[in-house]
Amino acid sequence: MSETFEPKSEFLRVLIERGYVHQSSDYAGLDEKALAGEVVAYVGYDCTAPSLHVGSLISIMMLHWLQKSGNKPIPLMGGGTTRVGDPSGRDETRKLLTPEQIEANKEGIRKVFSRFLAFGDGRTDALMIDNAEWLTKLNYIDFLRDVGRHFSVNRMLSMDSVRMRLEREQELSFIEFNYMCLQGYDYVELNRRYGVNLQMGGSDQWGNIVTGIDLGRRMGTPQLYALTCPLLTTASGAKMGKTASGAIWLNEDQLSAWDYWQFWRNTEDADVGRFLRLYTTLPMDEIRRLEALQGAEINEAKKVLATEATALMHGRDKAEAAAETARRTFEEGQTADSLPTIAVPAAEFSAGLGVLSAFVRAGLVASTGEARRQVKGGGLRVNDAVVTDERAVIGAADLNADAAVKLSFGRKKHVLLKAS
RNA sequence: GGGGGAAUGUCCCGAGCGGCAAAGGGGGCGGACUGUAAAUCCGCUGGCUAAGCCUUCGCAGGUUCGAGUCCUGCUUCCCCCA
Repeated sequence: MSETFEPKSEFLRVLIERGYVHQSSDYAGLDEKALAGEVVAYVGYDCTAPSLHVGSLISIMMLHWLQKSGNKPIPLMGGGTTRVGDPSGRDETRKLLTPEQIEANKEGIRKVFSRFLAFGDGRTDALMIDNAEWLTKLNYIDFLRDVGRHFSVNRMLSMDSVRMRLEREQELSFIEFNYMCLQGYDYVELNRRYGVNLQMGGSDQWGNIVTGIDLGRRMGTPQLYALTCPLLTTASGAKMGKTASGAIWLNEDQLSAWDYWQFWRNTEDADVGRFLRLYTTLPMDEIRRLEALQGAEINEAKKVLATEATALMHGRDKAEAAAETARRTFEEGQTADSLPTIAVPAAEFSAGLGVLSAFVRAGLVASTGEARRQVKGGGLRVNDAVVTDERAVIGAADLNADAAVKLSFGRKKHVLLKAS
């Protein structure tokens, strides 16, 4: 669909070329607006966690490119909608968050955007809006009279998300049925208040976005547009950003720059090109060169990906530092003093610290039981020597010149215990 | 309103004659092989002061030497009839 379309605007050209585009309601119309620098676009974010994770990153990048090409981006905080709770995940009798929790989450989330967008009062400066601004004031009767009458249930029933549920005879709660009305209303309200004329989001949001456009037409807004991005999975089919050790959070207090760098460094071969396009701002010819690398050489491309992606999120300094720590740790096998470090009183070393509890202390394993099992599987190392005896003791003799011991869990996770 | 079913190891799915730390998957983690990749193979996947002890099968009681399993009440969810 988008392949046949030749965009004139920088905005659409970049987005299509880099793989952000899944579907649009009107490529040509949107292209005109973007060419004139008249696009004001928003993406909505729920405030269900204290930080966004990499799953949201693709849409943040879309806002970034939008602004770069001379248009205005608006990240919308779902302060109002989160109070209702998006039931999309279903079955998970989602407990409702308190307004205080939502407020705290919102603070955490908004920090991220300043790294990708320039805020201010200028024409293309980004605005941070919260839909609580209008949603919490809604009155049910008024809402039904002013907005509800424009929704066609016939049409809503024909939407994919709804129809699938009905055909499979799965539960579809009234509140869920209404969620798209609220989101549609957001779009109209954003248009009236801030001149928003484009909503972007994941392809699963298509129905909700189009509902908003439709509502706008009935309520007399100018023409609104939709643009969705593909829902990302890794080449082996895993959901983007969810790992066992938890989600890949964007905020540094949830996930360190080092771990963030490692996440990108461990990208599967097949994903490297795609990720370079989506998650870095490197020029396209550089990306084409990097993704053409074969075999082990593709590791070079992965390092670039990791450093560039981390630099966008946490700053170039921290990205370079992580790259350097990784180089020393993995390529030279030395102990880089910039590895995560935990302080332990010197007295404990002289008294002798049990290996099992040392690994628990370092946060590498969850319990001594797990440490015990890992010893059996040969997964623990102290100063690069495999631990074979679970009763071994770490003493002052194991400290290096810097008064630290290196504990390793598997090939990739290392922590320094430093005497203090 | 009436009738019938379901809830299991805090990641998910899911078996479980009254002796159970509880089958089997998936996912995850570790090992081997590699390139900090993928694929493949192997191991692990309640806690602890560890030949023992403690805590787990929706919640609260009860029967029993002994309860995930039987009984009673409650909660939540699903299905059918009205």
